[in-house]
Amino acid sequence: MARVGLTTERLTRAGAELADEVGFDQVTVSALARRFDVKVASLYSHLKNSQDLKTRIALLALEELADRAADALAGRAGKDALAAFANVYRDYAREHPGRYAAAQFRLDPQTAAASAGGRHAQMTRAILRGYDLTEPDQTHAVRLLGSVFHGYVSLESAGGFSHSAPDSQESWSRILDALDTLLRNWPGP
Amino acid sequence: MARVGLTTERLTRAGAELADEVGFDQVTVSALARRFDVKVASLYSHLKNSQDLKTRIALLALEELADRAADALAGRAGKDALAAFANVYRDYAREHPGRYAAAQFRLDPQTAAASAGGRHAQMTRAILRGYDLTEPDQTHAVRLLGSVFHGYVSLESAGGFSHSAPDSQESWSRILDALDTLLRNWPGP
DNA sequence: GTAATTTGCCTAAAGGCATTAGGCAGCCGC
DNA sequence: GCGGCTGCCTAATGCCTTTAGGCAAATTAC
Repeated sequence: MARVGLTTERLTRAGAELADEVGFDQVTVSALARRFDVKVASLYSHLKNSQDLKTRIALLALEELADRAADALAGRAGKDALAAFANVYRDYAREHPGRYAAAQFRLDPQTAAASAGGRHAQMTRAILRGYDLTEPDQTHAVRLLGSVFHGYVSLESAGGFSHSAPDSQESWSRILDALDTLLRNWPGP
Repeated sequence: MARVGLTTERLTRAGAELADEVGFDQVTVSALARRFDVKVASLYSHLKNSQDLKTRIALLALEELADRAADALAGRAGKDALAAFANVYRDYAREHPGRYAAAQFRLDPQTAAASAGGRHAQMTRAILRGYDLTEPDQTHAVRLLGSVFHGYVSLESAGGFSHSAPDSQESWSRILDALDTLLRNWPGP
């Protein structure tokens, strides 16, 4: 019985690819075993269970996303940073729909705390350094930005903005303009 | 063999309740059969298959949501309308998390076109009548509002804003203020 | 009021995914 | 080259989906 060289690492990466190909919720231990041409039970030496697999894919996606965002943010500030950051999310979701869906996977608090989720929040806050916001407005703005980015990307990927004018790209640009304006003129209480 | 009186209607409604109790993706033909104390196969006279069930729950949720929104909008304009509309989404998602998740279920284009989805878009546009926007800015704004509402509600229900100050309710109010400000000062190209 | 028909729920069966237990063979250190 | 660890296997169970075919209850027809 030839040994294929399964590892948790390789399984996670393959799982992420699988997610991009067939959708995150179609990612299954069985499908993954098929992809390695190996019996299903063999995976259970490397994965606790199906949820473990999904969690690992989610963590991978969060890391990748955070890395890309950190890259994009380097050397930028203000609207430039805002747009770069936003585009990272949108582009990632378009390139890797399955991974993006994975990044939304509900993690238990323990795992979430140890994930790259914190980096995302930190980076969003960093963007706001280019604007003149103090607490608690900064937190409100962080939540707004998170909502817009996630909301837009998820509606877009659900096909919400296709087949209707104007172009989604156009709306995206104008929405980033609008957010920039809003952050520069954040209304007081 | 006593007849229980299954109908597609009743199954759909029970499915929606089940979704709220255990989560939309835990809604299963088997669980529904259990709830009616009936054998699984019996449901297949009333439902084409599992996806059919989920689609029906999704359509139900979209209708309910549109009805509530229409109610909330009646007699309101401007920021008042904006806030009322937004609160409908947020409250619905909190009251009926399973149904709200169902409303996000990906429908095939045919079904989507026949759904209450169009009413939602129309109502969002109606809100913007209280602001001074013309095409294509109106469409950009519709997309922004959809993104914020959906994004915020979905992040909030994923637990994103709990366990951290300030209160989510506070952020929500301030974000609605900010959107109102933005719509009244929408930046030109 | 009963016969005929429709139809609702059933039993049976096959196929898929998740998960666990226990076995054998390949690779490692010696 | 021998013993042990570890990786992948077979086997088995349980739950979910879906289809085919049957019987009895409700409905209609007389």
